[in-house]
Amino acid sequence: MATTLGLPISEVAQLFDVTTRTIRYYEEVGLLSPVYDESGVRRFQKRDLARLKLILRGKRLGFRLAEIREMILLFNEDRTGRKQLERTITYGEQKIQEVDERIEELHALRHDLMDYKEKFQQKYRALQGESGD
Amino acid sequence: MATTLGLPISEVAQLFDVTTRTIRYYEEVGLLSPVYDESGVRRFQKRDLARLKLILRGKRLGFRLAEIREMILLFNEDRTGRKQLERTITYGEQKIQEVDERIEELHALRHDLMDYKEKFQQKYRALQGESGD
DNA sequence: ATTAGCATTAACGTTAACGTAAAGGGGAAG
DNA sequence: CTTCCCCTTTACGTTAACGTTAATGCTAAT
Repeated sequence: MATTLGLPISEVAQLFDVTTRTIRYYEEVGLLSPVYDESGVRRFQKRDLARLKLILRGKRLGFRLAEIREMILLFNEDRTGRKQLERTITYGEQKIQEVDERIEELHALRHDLMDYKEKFQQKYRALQGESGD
Repeated sequence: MATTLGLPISEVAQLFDVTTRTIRYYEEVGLLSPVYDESGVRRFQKRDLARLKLILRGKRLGFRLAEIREMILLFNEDRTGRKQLERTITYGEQKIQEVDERIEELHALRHDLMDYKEKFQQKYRALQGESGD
């Protein structure tokens, strides 16, 4: 059984609905590191795809690439030594907490929007009562 | 009782921990519209401050100014006519749903991070068992 | 052999969201 | 009057995240 070489860039682009330029850029800044076949063509394997998925999720959430890289590299580097490991985990927990705070802020924003909407609906009901009666 | 003129830009900047340039820029792109006193100085009143607060919340959440403007203008324009009002409310509900989706994606990201962390902790425990025993 | 299609790198262009002078007005203090 | 400080507008500079040629290469089909 031949181990699959991985998808070429165009198929990955189609799969995730991004341009090839975007994918190359992510590699350029060290977010992706696909293997190259003997004729110099990028081959994306499962772990590359999983990582890209995470990157795009982060992007949709408005994280900058630098922040996303932090998250990815965090648990991926070959850190050695107990202190390093402990620090990594602590830092990771902090990142997770930041995500939690972000979730709370989103709830606050949701609340604001609901408020605006309610007030707006009152104006609407006023109009309804005025001539719809 | 003299109605307060509103805060000058420097105090607003201090209050929200942003630069005056940022505030002026928000005005430049139509997100803020403070009044000007007789000597041409911007005066920010309560509604301006509330709006700025919402803008900055949106920014922290990674929304672009264009998206934030959409949200703000949504329920603030003087729309008239039932159809317009209905459309505004429908659109607002859609925005709220987008926020909900975003919350879900954040939960997914949180899950991913937790996964990475768990796997990392296993490596850590392996090291502990190796020499800490 | 040439065309077609997808790949590569290199490099310049673009937009958003400000940063950073530069040049000047208004008023309070010395 | 001059200095100081905060305000103003105008305008050029900067960074991130790509978009967009341009020039070239490999491989399969005509």
